[in-house]
Amino acid sequence: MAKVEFNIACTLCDHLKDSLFNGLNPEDLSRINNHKTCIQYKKGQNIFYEGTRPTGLYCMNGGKVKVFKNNVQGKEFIIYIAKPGDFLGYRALLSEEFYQATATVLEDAKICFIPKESFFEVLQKNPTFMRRVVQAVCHEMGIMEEKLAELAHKSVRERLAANLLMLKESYGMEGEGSTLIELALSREDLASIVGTATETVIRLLSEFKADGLISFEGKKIRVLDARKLAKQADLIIA
Amino acid sequence: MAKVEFNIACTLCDHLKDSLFNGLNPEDLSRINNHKTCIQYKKGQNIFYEGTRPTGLYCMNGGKVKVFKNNVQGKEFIIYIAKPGDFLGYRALLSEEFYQATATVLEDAKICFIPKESFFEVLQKNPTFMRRVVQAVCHEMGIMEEKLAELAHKSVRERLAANLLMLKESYGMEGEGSTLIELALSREDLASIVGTATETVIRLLSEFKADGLISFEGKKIRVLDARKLAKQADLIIA
DNA sequence: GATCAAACCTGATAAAAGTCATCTTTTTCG
DNA sequence: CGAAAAAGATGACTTTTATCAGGTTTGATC
Repeated sequence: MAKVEFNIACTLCDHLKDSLFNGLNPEDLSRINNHKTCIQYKKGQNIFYEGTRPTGLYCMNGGKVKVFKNNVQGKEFIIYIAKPGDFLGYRALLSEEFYQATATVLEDAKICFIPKESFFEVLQKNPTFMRRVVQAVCHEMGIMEEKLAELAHKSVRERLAANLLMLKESYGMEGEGSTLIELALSREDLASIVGTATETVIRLLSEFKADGLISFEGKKIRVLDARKLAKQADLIIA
Repeated sequence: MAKVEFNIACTLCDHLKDSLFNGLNPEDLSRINNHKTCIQYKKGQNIFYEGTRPTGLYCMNGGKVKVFKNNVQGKEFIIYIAKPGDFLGYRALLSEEFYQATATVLEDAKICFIPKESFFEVLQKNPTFMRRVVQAVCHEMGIMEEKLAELAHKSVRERLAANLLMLKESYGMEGEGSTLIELALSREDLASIVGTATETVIRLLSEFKADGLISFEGKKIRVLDARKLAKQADLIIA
């Protein structure tokens, strides 16, 4: 598949406001802008592979990307799903290690690549930006600690409910008394997020649907009763 | 319990070489040194609590500390165990959030407290140090990603074996053909590391012992056959 | 629009691991 | 030292969840 380039100035990017580049001084932003390469990816294409060396930073301009690890038996675990405004692959870049995960496009995506050198240059000469990156990374780490504890002690049912609520927060489109999760996930991907078998997800989703907690809209899930879902996730005691 | 203070110059600290402060210029190190307070803690004492606001950074000079989260039912999940040279509580400090975990002394500890202001001052005016901190944080994050995937798809047996090997790496004291894990962990704590029930850990440890993979030395575990343990952890296919 | 593949779904079964109850051993502390 | 508490161990039982095997539906492609 040929790489399809596109171009958009960072200053004009719709997602600048959601990004860590927001607030960067014009000079630094233009440095990033002048060195970036923007590429359109189709669903299923890979952005980077586990075990390879990062050469720069990816900044999402459109679409959705899953970042996952494969275990020995080939089962996926999805670490996170990137949406417009998110950085991709910064962990390995900043720790100067190989990628520990693979990134694959879930929904057709537009992604800008910023070479390592340009990114590090801005990082180095701009302590405020560096500080913001550190803050974001550490925040992200807190989320992972939360996930670890959840994975260790919650049942699959609780985890599925909790993850649906999380997806609702990140990708939710508010409707009247309900929220559509704007993310077309296969049952298999959802299982890889929750850390369980596909069949188990299917069964539990049917139950949640039967209980009126969710409904299906094409490939997407609508959260009908977030409160009951939170109860299933054991986030509310009552 | 009264706080017992002690004092040791950072420059003379045995663990400086293992610490992120290693390589700091004399001026910055003395700034840290002049503002720190060093306290001796007894086993069972808490260093900080989940839900409170960090006011500085802890730097381990002696002993062992567990950092854990409690779930709704009161079950612990141990995120990591800090040893001399390690920083403690930096995540919440750097992300400017509340602590998401509690730190409790496992083995009598000596810990230095560096006030937020002093730490941030050095961080701000020393890009190289900042860079090293970022690198360390991102490396730590990689370990957590690994743990997430492990927790999601490995059996308790595999996880126990993998964690024993990990503990061996971090706290191992090499003997002749075997390694003693220099960390007196209760079965309950080990269960909180692996993310399982205490009884399950007890049963599996007995099995490992019966199979000649490990032996018990007081409260400590000796790894007799790391290779077979790795096989149990599903790290080696053969 | 027929064909093939992928995704989705359902039921049966088995394995893994949690829970509970009880008992023994070790540790702590007055 | 001796009592009480904590930690460790074991067995019986139950629940959860994975796995396997067989279906149907959906969607893409020629």
